[in-house]
Amino acid sequence: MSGMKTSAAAASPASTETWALFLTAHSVLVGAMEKRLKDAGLPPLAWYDVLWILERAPDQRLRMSALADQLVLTRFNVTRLVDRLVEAGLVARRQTKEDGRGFYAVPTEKGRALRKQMWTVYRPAIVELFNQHLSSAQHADMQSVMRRLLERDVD
Amino acid sequence: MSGMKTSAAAASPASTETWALFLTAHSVLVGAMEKRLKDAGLPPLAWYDVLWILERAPDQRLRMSALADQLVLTRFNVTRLVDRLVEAGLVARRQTKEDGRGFYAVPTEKGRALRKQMWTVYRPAIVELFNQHLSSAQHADMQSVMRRLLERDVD
DNA sequence: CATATGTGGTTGCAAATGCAACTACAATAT
DNA sequence: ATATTGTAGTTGCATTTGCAACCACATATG
Repeated sequence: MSGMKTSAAAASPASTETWALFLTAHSVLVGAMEKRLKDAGLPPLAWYDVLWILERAPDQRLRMSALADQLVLTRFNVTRLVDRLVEAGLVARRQTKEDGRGFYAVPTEKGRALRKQMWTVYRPAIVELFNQHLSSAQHADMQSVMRRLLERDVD
Repeated sequence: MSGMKTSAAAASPASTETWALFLTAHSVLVGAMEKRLKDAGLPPLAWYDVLWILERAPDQRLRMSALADQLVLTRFNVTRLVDRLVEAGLVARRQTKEDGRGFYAVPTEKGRALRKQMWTVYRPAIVELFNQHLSSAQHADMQSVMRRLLERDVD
């Protein structure tokens, strides 16, 4: 990173090294986790996210756009992602009564089972590749930093 | 996250909340940065990365696979990414003398100029959306954490 | 109500990604 | 030299993503 003369008034630490490391760590770690899932013959992380978000949701269901928001994905990409999960029998689409346009996505029994199975691979990967390398204090601090970043988020 | 009984021996902090926040922060922040570039009529982050990595490289050039490693991308994806930059006149491909199979990617003058221009959008975005929200100590700590994560990386 | 305007969600098409097969050259062995 | 195996990089094809246009229903306006 950097590459412009580090002129005048520096922002906090002016270097963009932290950001660069953040990006690299993300790619490497997500890549490694995806690989483990695939090697175990399991679907990608995105499927896990959908299933888990739905399971946690009130009444185990969520409108397409609410799901999109939580996934941090565009609506149309969620349409397709859900299409695939539906086709695989992991999620069902149910029309809402309140709004004739809306749909709920709901995990099926098979979907819940698959999520659990994915978790047996995903969780150890998180622990081994990520959690393990942070002290308790670092976990806490990192969480508070991330939350702060997300407050002022979007734009 | 979570979703399995938090059985026996917990790893550092056993929760996967930090990881979840890390993923979300990444999506949100990268999304916001990409948006700023696009709104400014500039190419995506990936192009910046290629150009900057090449500029920094010894002799301002890098073999395709070395570039792939630094970008944390697969070789064939780098082939195509570079194709696009070449087509846009930002990078040139030069056959190596040492090895008849190899190619160097080299930024053109236009490529260096574009990178600089992108930086005028990208840098303020990093500062505003990321740097600003971390204290110096947090920057330092975060860097050391990320570096540790990257040591034991791949698998 | 009839019409305009907004919103939830999907779809067609173009661009980007992932993977396996492949080409061209290198290195090693016979 | 000749065949064998390895490595750098690209390409064809299938899947996924991004975006604009679009359909269906809902809400507001006159």
